[in-house]
Amino acid sequence: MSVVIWWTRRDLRLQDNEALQAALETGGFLVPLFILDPYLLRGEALARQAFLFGGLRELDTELRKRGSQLIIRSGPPEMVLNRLVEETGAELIFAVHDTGPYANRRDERVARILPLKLVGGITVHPPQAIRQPDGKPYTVFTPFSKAWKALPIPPPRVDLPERFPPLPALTTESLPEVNDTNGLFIPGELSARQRLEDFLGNDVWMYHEVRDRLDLEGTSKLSPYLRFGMLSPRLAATRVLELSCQVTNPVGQRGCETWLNELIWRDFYHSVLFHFPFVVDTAFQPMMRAMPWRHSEAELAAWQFGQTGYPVVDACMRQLIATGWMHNRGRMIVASFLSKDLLIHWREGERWFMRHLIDGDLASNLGGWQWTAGVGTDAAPFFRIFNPVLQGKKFDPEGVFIRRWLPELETVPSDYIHSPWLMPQDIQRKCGVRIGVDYPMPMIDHALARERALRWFRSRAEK
DNA sequence: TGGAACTTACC
DNA sequence: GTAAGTTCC
Repeated sequence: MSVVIWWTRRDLRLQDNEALQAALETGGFLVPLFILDPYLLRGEALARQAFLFGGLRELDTELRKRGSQLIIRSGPPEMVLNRLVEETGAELIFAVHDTGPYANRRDERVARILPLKLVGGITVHPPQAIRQPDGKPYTVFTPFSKAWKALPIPPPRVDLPERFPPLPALTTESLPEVNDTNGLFIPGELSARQRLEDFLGNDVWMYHEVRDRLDLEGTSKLSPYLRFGMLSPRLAATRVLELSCQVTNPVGQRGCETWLNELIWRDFYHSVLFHFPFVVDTAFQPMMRAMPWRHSEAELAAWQFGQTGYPVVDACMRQLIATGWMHNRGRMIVASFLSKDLLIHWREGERWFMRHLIDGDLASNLGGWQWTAGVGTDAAPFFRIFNPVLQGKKFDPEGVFIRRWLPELETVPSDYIHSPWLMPQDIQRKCGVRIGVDYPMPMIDHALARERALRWFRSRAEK
């Protein structure tokens, strides 16, 4: 009987998994493999690593229930695979096609020496499948999404054999111990599908209305699962499309459409990364590559640790450090503050996000940061500058979210919660919060910062 | 997926 | 005086 390897990377699930399906269809011995790649684990993204390792444990459990097991090996992938092929005599290696430049170089190296078969993709539609009529990839979201919607989505494969083919006797390594910092996300395919069903059963109905609210639980919180493929994006898209066909009320309909759009944004940024891998190193817009971004360790640190003096910015940044997650609206607000108010290079923010986010995904993170900084695809005009006070008032009207993450502002009246520096002395005394002592003064005047950013970007755009 | 400044409609 | 719409950055 032949042996095949299912090399799982960003597809940590059994259901609707094209690589696993293809491997199973060969009918041979199946070796489910995950490689601890020292290059990918070199960073400090401990929350994300903890989530990954949790997901691997769950995948192993699920495989064992079916008479198989996840084999863990560490080392450079081509060496690990080469050795495993020698050990097992495997004839084929199946893996899901990735979009990042490192992943693609790695897979090319492997394919040169071993029979690697890449199938499917980590998006709903693979980036190769969506192109303009002239064959060029899209660089603007709206036409991309039109082309995306015109493509039929192959039905998800949720049929799984109860027993998997037997596994040859192999050694496996144990996973490194990483402190799991929080229980916000329970790793694994089962939690992912549970969360999807919960979301589609409740919150998606109000998604369009509530998703921007920082103080409410209106978002799907599925991003960490999509990041590691614990949830099949194709399954998610199919389910929400089915649902939107059944929904009759316009609000629910709108919610489904808006959430589907978020899945399309994810596909879009993966497509951008796949077709323009240089966005890892530099701005998509050539004109924006030589910007004289400001350098300030102190200002960067104030932003990183939530000490800017703008409550909505600080609350978001502290939520990120404490939980490894940040609301999407918050990501835009803090990204605008770093790149527009402080004029600090978007890359600093992009790195900080990658270091802390459980859902940290290269494609989406680069896309989001370059969009906010106004240097990416999708002509994001440089004058789009978020006002942290207005954004706070609009999306956290009573300051509930702010008080949750900034306990030092707990007693500040709602009238001043978004701009506490305006609190008169007698009110500061009354609520026991001294601005400039218990909570910082704003590190910069937003109105002045806005004017500075407009001048700065305008002069660049004219050149 | 912004918002400031300005105009207009209406009370 | 203010909500709603428009223009410009």
